[in-house]
Amino acid sequence: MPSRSNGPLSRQSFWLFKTDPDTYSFQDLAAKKKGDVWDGVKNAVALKHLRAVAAGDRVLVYHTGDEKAVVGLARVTRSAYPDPKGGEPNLVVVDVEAERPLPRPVTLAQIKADPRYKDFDLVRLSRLSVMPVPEDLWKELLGLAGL
DNA sequence: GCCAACGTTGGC
DNA sequence: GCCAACGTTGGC
Repeated sequence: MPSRSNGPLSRQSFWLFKTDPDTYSFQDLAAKKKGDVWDGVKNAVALKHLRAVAAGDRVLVYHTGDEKAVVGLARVTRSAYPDPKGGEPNLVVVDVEAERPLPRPVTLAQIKADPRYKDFDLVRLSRLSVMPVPEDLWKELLGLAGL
């Protein structure tokens, strides 16, 4: 397994985290001035991704349910660590803080309509809640979002 | 170890 | 409200 330092030379990775806004929204995260713990991830594939999330990485936050849109930008402030709530020992969490809401949320419909995203996990694996975002798609998404 | 039945997530 | 696409469970 490749290791990664948290030094200034380490390169940030890009992720998309899903959340049900009725349970925990981007606005809820933004209200936490010191950031918050991103927990509740239980799916094996999502956990595998989450274990690779490191401090300094950037995160797009996606709202499921009625919204179905990428709504916010966040930054990881603490790399994956064991869920402090205990529970199953394989569970991990990360700490994140909101950076800013997207000037223009990017909807799932928009993303699905663009063939460039056909292999993106958000389109391919609708139930996956933590996924990497390839750098080219990341830049494209930020552009669509008005950033 | 296989797989049928069941549960969950999230889009439609 | 339904269902597709998973994941999990438990009987064998």
